[in-house]
Amino acid sequence: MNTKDWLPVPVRAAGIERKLVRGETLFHLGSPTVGLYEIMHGKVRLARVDRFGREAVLYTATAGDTIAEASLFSRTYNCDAVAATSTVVRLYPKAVVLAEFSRDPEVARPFMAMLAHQIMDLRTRLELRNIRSARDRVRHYLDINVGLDGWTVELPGTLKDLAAELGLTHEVLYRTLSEMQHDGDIERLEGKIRIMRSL
Amino acid sequence: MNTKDWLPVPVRAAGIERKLVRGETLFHLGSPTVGLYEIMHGKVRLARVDRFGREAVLYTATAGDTIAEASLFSRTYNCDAVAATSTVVRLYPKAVVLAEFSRDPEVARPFMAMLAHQIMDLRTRLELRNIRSARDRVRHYLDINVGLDGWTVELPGTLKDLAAELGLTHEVLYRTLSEMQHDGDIERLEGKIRIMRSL
DNA sequence: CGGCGTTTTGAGAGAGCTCAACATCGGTGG
DNA sequence: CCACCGATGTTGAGCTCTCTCAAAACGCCG
Repeated sequence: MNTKDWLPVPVRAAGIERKLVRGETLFHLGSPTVGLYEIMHGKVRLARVDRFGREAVLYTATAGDTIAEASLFSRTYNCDAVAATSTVVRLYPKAVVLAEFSRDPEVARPFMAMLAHQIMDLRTRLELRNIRSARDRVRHYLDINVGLDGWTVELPGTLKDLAAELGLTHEVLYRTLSEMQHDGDIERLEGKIRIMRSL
Repeated sequence: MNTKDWLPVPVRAAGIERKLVRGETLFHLGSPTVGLYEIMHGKVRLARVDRFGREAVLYTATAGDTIAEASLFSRTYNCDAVAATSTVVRLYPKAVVLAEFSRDPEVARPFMAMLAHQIMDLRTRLELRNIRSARDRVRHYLDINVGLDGWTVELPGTLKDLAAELGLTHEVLYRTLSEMQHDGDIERLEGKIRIMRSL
């Protein structure tokens, strides 16, 4: 998922960094596409403004995300992008990227692979959200993310972050983990969870 | 999103149809990748089986979906695919697809565009699920899907389907729509909803 | 030491879920 | 033509679970 996995060196070199203050607009719906962006730091809200001026958020991109991949194939952006906090982005001009794809079809592959993996990942997350029960969500998450040993799950960030990822409030997640530990389903370690039995 | 938008004729012609009965396996985790599939009819569950034999569903693909796009770039499949009902799929062999991409870089573009659009769509759906309130979810959905006139929303299928899409039970959706109509927020027509005011 | 964010536990309320009954519509077969 | 059936649509009542608000312990860093 890291940019260097799919970005060829010439494109990477052509990246243009830009700083945004909170509330600053990166691009507007309807404005001509310049290229795709990678979020280096901060948060960018992708949203569409309805006829009453309220904005409907489509996605909130955070560090590491790329946004506007589809801009490569479209004349205009189809939503607004606004910095939610002070943010640094990196622009990869579409002309450069597309030229590189044409020059050497092989460089398009890692890009396609990256897109395909994102799709898998997003579908999986969406499936998770179909699960109502907090406990079952946690179970599902653990099942999907067990390490190679089949018993331990590395926690990427804080439990609060995990709660957001799971679509739960952090309080509920804490409680659920406590209960599961109490029931002997899991064991909690430093930044890890060990699955103890069939859940 | 339709296959003919991104599939070049030679690849399309190379598609191989296959019928699956309920419970039949399309591919297994770890088995060598043959290519990607398009669901013509029916349902296919993508799942991973944990060490206790329970399956954790990653995604349920229905007619029109493509699955295993990432197989193009991977030696083995990374989940199981099992027909959830009697199903017809169409296999596009990876060798054919990749050869076509190499032969003419331009044919890869529609494919990339399709992937990028799917990502946008999935991110948007995921964002919707972050909204707790049923009413706000419906509002968001309507905002995102207003037609060009800015006031009417075409409903793709049944209300039951919509409920699933929104991650609500159908009962709650019915009730919410009733209330919104009662409050004069929306008007319900044949297969359409008209937004009456700022919601 | 003093603040800030995370983690934790408590209590209460509300929203959506579940179960249940019934209406409606389209298709099927006697 | 009508009876039957299944799926969709609709409404009711109760209950569970999660959210919300609150408070406090904890660890980390300046």
